[in-house]
Amino acid sequence: METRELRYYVAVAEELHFGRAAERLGIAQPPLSRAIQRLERRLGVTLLERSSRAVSLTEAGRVLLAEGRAALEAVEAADRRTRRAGAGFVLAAKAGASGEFLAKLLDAYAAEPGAVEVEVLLCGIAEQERLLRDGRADVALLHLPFDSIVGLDTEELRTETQVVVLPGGHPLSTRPSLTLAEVTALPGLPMPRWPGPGGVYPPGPGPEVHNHTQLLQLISLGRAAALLPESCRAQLGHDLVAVPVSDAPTVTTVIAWPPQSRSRAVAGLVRAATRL
Amino acid sequence: METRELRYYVAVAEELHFGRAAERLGIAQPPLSRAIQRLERRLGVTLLERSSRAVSLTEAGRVLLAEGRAALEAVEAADRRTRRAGAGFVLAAKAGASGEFLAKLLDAYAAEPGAVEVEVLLCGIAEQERLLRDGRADVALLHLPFDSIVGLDTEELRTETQVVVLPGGHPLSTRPSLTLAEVTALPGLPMPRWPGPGGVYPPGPGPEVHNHTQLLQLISLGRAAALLPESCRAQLGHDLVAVPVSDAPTVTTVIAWPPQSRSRAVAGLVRAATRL
DNA sequence: CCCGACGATACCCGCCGGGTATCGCCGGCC
DNA sequence: GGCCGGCGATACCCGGCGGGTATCGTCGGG
Repeated sequence: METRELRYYVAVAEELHFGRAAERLGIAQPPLSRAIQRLERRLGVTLLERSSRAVSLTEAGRVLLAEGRAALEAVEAADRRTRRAGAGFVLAAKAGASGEFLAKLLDAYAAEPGAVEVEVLLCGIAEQERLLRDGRADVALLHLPFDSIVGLDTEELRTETQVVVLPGGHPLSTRPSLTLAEVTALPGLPMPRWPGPGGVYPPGPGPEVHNHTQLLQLISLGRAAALLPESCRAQLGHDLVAVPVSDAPTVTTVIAWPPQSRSRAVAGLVRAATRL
Repeated sequence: METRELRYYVAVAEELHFGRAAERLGIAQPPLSRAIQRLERRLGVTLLERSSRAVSLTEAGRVLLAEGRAALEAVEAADRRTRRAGAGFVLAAKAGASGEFLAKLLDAYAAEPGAVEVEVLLCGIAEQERLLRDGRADVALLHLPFDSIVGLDTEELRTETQVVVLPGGHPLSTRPSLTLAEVTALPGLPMPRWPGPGGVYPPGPGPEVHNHTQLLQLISLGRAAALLPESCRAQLGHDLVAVPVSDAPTVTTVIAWPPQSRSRAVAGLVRAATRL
């Protein structure tokens, strides 16, 4: 199976329409039809059910869509990582999270013998897994239990407690400590929803957020409150207050990388990180 | 990057010899040289250092070898899993391990509504990870802490203590219990060596084994002793004795599957397994 | 009942993957 | 030191496959 065939199939399976898929791929429709037919013939299974009005996936088609996407990501990762081989590597971190910690980590690594250039890729929440899988990043800082580490090698770096961030004048903002029960039931201050694995938002009340700036601004505006690791205190303006939450689960920062890419450079960064 | 190019490159990078690589690929040498040149040109990096006597990998070449192997495995997995879509799935288990447990699991799954055919692939030790990665298996029974679960989704099934298996007449075979210290220092009965992740054997004394039959026979012959999960008792002949080891680490059986293949069938098996 | 949307088919062209023959380079051996 | 042999690169040729345009066959809907 060639990657071109996979790309073609994934396009058709996503669009469920040969014409649109061909347009997306920048080719005409007939060669696309032929390519899919040949793919089906070679695999010995039917992938798509075509009526003259609609296209739908068979069971085999669903399997190939999932597996094919993963395979294409692996190929893209090989491509990107090879292109930048030797020219340093890319570290993905959530914009706004672990700011100080990240600075210390980069300093520590820079002091290592043989350190190469590190490009820091600040991304939204829940994007890191995909960045690592498709090769746009080589190593990432993740936070348990929020991020999924399935499919990655990891090393734990530090664990911290959580605080609730409230607008300055809020009645509870002067309390020395709160409980989860008090925090989740705040009248008029819903907890925002973060994207889960795959980038989909869970249903429920509360605004959808995808980065920290956005979140902090919503809190300033008095439209949300949020549970965050205590290290976020360093970034809070004077109009926000952090109150410890005694029974909130702890957050663990981990450094993660794809298991097959044991490059010298990434190993050095991991070593520097675990020594912090 | 097309998979054919990746296959070609991996062959050359492994052989470090264009002629032999071409032979292995079943093509002539000139087209192979051209393909690698074109790959290097398109990637914009040199992968191989050629002198007229030897071929060696550059840093980029090492990266592409590792990433390319992973990508090829993902493509092969997509191929195999698509071909057998709908026709059941494959469960990989170590030959000789978890015998009874496996039988119960298969029975429980067969009773599920919508159960499909399960092919059981009995393999050697440390082969399962690769079987899952390249698509020859869809789901596997692994044993912590021996097997690596990096890159897999898992669910814990049961935890058991370990026993030491000794030849029948051995002086220690009548003891009610032993300690790790006593077991590792058995005179004349070395612990065998198992392949670690990647199928390589750690250095040291003791015979190399890669399946349970072989191991049990070695013990019968009085040439080895082994630490095994207590459930192995069911398979011991009368010439072998199992003695509990009080301070040995416990073994956890887990069911594992590649994260992207959340097929209905595998989900059913996992559900049946966790209910056991 | 006809139209229009959509996938399949027919047919053509140019490039690329593969083959054979040969070159150029270099290390080793007589 | 010159010849040989091993090895990758180059030159050149062919066939098939990827891609394009034109058109057909089949439905569902107005």
